[in-house]
Amino acid sequence: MTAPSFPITEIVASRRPHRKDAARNYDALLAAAREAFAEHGSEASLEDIARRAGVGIGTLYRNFPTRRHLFETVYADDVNTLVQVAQELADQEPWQALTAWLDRFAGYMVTKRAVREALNDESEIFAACRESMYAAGGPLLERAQEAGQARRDMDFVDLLRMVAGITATAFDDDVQRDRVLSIALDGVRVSR
Amino acid sequence: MTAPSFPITEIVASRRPHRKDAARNYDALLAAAREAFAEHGSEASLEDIARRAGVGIGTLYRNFPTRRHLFETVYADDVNTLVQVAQELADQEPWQALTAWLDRFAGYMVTKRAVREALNDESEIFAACRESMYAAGGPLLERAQEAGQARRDMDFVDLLRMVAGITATAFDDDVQRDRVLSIALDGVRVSR
DNA sequence: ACTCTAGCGGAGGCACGCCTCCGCTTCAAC
DNA sequence: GTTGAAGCGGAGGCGTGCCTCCGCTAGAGT
Repeated sequence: MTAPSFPITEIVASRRPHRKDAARNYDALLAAAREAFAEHGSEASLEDIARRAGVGIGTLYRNFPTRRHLFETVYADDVNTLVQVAQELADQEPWQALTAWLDRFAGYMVTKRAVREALNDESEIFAACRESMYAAGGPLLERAQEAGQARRDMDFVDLLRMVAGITATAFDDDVQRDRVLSIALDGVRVSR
Repeated sequence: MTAPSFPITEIVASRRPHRKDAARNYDALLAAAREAFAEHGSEASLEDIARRAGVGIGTLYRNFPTRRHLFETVYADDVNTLVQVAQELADQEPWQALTAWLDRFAGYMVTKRAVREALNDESEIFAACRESMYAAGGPLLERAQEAGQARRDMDFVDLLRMVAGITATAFDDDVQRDRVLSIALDGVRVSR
């Protein structure tokens, strides 16, 4: 595990083209891709994404030479948001900060379907994203552990997998999903 | 919610053809389908399934007119096993019986990828399978609740969704998966 | 305003999956 | 052993997705 060789923060910005029309298309593609990946997982049809973006398939391929480039970019963008959120929670009460972040994690990821795939992908960028996310969220768990609020026999990766798994499942409604999630988190909490 | 109009137990048997070669092909198709669904989810290629079974694509379609027929049959077969397991656990200590069954549930389902899809599918057969499973497993939770070992503010469906979600996620190894699962189940347990 | 080049779109070739159809094969009943 | 029908398999037509290539368009710099 080495530190990422480039800041996640800049992936989206650095690839965005300069010309006005090109930049507009780039944004439309990212938005369309986020939507399509959310619906169909990372195997969503690229032609469909181009269609949704109102752009020719050629334009998609010029901006993102492979499916992976596109997926990585969307994903990195979301991870970046999560990292910021973690920083903003630094001054809250430990257990509440942790659960608040996990809530964002549950909702914010590219797509429920794709989270699981990305969490285990080996590519450099995905690895870098995981590093950033662990670096940002890990301390939230450690803080809760030091405060005696979270059990010590699990690590942050365990926790993310648990939350990702539960949120990836279909529920009757949000109420049921939240109930199940909070029950599972009760298992993480040190019994009072 | 009405009772299923036919016994789950007989779906596989009733569809199995009589002629010797035909029955052999039928079995090979089921085995190949179970394997393929496990790898690729319920969208696995039917031509690939026929290939794995060493059978022409026409034979697949004769036995299973639609993808759904095939998927339902494999699924019903597994549910059937789970129902039997639940009955065998009836004489064990409540909490242990429940977790033992959930363990089987986690491992036995057609495929981790497909469980989630099937758990929310609306077709008659899937609904019947769910009914059977709830009827078989539900009492295990109720027994644990009455013994004061499981919390009362959740139902069996919540529990299955939780376990299905967690087991559907990729983990580094079985040890990690079991650890996470048991942490989540600690949330279900009434604190001693 | 002019230019020139970055950027555009989509036609088209390839691969693959779906499903039907029908001439051939093999079982099993007699 | 004969025979009829149940069962077989895969060719082929259709649709869809992948990706490349190239003639056209429109933004940016002068």
